[in-house]
Amino acid sequence: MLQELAREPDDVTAQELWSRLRRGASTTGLATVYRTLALLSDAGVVDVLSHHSGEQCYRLCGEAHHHHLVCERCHRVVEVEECDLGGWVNKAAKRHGFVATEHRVEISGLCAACR
Amino acid sequence: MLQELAREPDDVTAQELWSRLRRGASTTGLATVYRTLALLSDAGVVDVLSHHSGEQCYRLCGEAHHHHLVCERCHRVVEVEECDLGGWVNKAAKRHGFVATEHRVEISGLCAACR
DNA sequence: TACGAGAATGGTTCTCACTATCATCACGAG
DNA sequence: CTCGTGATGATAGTGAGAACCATTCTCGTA
Repeated sequence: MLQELAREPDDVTAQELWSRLRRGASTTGLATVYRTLALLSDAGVVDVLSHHSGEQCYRLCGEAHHHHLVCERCHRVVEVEECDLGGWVNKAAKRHGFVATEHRVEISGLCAACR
Repeated sequence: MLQELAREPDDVTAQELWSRLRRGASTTGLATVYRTLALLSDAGVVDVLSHHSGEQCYRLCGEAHHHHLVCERCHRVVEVEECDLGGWVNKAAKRHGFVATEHRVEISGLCAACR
């Protein structure tokens, strides 16, 4: 399953991943795909993106803190490792009486190929 | 419908909004709620948050560019008007050959009451 | 090797958010 | 008044994801 995930550079839906596995030699059930994805997501090995409303996309990602850059046209996804937003986030949170514990940034735009 | 939306300081699901309307004197259909929410969302009057996986939340928001601060415990939502991330976003995008057209930031944490 | 408890798996069914469809209704022009 | 057009609400349909359960795998013990 991790092999199949690694074969996809961008993000996949659970259903898509499942049918790819079935097209291969695997007999994995859909339930197991969902269970495993949930496990991997808890473990921080895969990221869950919900940009397609109604369906979630999964992506094998580095475990370090990072954000995502998504191409509007071809849906290519790139990790942005450099995040020095901590200061800004904390300040913005503090200004409204919050204590920030997490932040997610999603940048959409056009990739080099689609530009 | 806008009245009912304005009555909710945080975010509501379409289903929740519909049942509130029906509990009142309205005879609005569920389809119309979805239709209207889609319209308002296109017009930029309401924001769509997808932090509850499987269901989308809607919120009456200012039309200016802003981000959201969500309380992990009580789900209170606050708008963050101040966003000077444009520079960082463009730089990060450029570094990966992208042209950024939009960015969304969601900060989760604990609000003053839940802290 | 044989056995058995408990965990993992896969098939199936179920739920429910959301969409499509369609008959009906309101309204405005002629 | 009448026809047409666009909006509305009820209902059925769709599809992602979760719940359930029987079966299979794993592994320690005898």
